[in-house]
Amino acid sequence: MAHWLFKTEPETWSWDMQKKKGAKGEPWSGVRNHQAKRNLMAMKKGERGFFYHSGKAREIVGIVEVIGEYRPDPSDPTGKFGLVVVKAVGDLPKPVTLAEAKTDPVLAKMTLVTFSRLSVQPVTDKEWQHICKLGGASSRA
DNA sequence: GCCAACGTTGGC
DNA sequence: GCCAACGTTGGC
Repeated sequence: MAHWLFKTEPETWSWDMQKKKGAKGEPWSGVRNHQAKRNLMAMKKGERGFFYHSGKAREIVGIVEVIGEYRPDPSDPTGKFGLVVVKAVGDLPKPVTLAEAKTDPVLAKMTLVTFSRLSVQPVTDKEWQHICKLGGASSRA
């Protein structure tokens, strides 16, 4: 099962806001980058991803699950881009920071470090397990 | 607040 | 189809 990472400015869409949506989840809209779009299209229902705060916080704060697969994004006037629906499934009791990832040999090569501008990224199994462990979360699914 | 990296746009 | 100019993102 593939894993992912969703990047967001907490001022725009924060982990708290995502959690308040509960089991209903929220469409991950506004992606306007083709590589990010490809990642969205590859997502399957039930797959999980990290929730990352960019900007001031710069840390992975939680885990989300894909509950709705790729569909057109109504907020895109060109109709080229789409979205998936994600719901919060749990906190990372101990958030993993970008600074930490940079100095960690297992995480130093992850997309978050090497290509920070990509807003929706793949995460390898190895990285997934490692971050879950560092963050004090279960790595299930 | 600055700057590097990247994507997009538009003139030719 | 190329490339310079510009806008945006995001780390520092």
